[in-house]
Amino acid sequence: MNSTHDTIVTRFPPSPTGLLQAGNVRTAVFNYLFAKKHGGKFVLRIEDTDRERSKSEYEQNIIDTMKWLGFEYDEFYRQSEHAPRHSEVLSKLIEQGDAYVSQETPKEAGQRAEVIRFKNPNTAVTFTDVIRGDITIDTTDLGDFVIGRSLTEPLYHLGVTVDDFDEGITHVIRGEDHISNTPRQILILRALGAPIPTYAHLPLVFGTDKQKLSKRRGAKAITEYRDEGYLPEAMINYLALLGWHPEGKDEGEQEVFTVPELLEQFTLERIQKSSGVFDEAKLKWFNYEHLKRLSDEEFTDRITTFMAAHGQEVPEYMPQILTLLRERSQTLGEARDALIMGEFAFMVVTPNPGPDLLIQGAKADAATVKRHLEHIHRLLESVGPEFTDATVKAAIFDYATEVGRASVLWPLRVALSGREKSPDPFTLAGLIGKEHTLSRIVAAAELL
RNA sequence: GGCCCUAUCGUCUAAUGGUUAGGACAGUUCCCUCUCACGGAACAAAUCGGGGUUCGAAUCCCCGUAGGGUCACCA
Repeated sequence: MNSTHDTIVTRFPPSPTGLLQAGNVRTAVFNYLFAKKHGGKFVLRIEDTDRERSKSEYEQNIIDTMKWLGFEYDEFYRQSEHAPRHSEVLSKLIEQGDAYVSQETPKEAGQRAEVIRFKNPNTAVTFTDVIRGDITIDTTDLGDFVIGRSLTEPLYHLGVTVDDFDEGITHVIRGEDHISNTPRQILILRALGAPIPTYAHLPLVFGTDKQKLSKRRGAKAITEYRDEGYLPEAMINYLALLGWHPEGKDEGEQEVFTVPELLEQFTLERIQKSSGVFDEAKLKWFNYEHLKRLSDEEFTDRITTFMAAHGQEVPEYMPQILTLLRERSQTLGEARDALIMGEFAFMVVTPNPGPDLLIQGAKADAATVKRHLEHIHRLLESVGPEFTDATVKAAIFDYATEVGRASVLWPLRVALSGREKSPDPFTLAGLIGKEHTLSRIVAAAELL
């Protein structure tokens, strides 16, 4: 048994300089899963030491995203609030002789004439990456890198390092783009006498252009998916499987996982080494799968909340068309669109189809269609009080088959729905009832 | 360019030296059907190249090649 006595502590440290996108969030997913799987702590740290680029709206976006995903963090830090501690460490490193104040000739506007550089011992640093194995990088060509603009303005490497140490981070799970930063951070950690955490460098998430996902190249904010009606559980599921996969079984292996199931199966060792492309089509499929698994009550709850967030209300007839709606929507946004764009307007609005539409798919002339409509009107009049899709079908299907289904069912369906595309006429009739069904057939016949 | 990482269907992936290289998404076709959607079935589609090691390599080693990352007083 790998019984580590220390509690596992992971962290997700985004900088509030842009909206969170899939790449960032997948890092959060892995950090969250790993920490929670082992009963450890998940720390959210806002890396806002760059005062120029950090914006509070982006910090809010980070918090909103975590909330939507249901990722509760055990600790929350804002790096800028650790400024005194960072200054203290900077001074200490200078005292120790591990850093020094360097006189510079500014090359760009805004650069300081005096910065703090780390005194690079110029050695090869080797660390073990859980995903990739041992990685050795010679730090000589890194030179004495800058760790502070001044005593009170720490830079990235100093900030992460000190904070990881102070917060007791045991596992640093981050993007592959940080591999080259790792030796520098290990050097600082050593100078501090701090323990070296376990590293796991994730493969990157690419866009369809096979380049690292970035806002600049059109990566969508994760909150946009929320606003389009994706489910957080689908997003987590998809992201978890982008670069990770449970041990393979032969046939029909599972792909749809709930968070508890992911927690059960997740291991850092099975994370992929190579980068993956973010595929919205597959995300959508996961969303549909998770949507299907919701009970009618839950679904109703979600769509109601979703629409309310957009200032909309679900129509009162929704319970009657729920099954129809659910099989026709892959996202809550699509369901919402169907509800407000008129696809189900036949429930309450008398349709007004044009004569052309009435015979468009009937493969018959107007006179024939009119005759059929009049005939099924008579057939339906004799259907008893039990007016359902089944009894309606029983009443007219034989006739329709006899004279050609298209010439009967198409016009009937259009008469009831007013639309080129809609559910089948039996379902429609059952939904709106005998009275409306008959009157709409009469109205349609009169148009021909 | 230096350094580092990586390489299985279009995409996400399975396989831990022995399989007709499996699954999923997307695609195509068919069935169900008056339309749309749902559902069902089928088809197509891959081990980057070259050398080794081995009875046997997608798997291990080497060399290429390709892609990516990184080389800030951003994080």
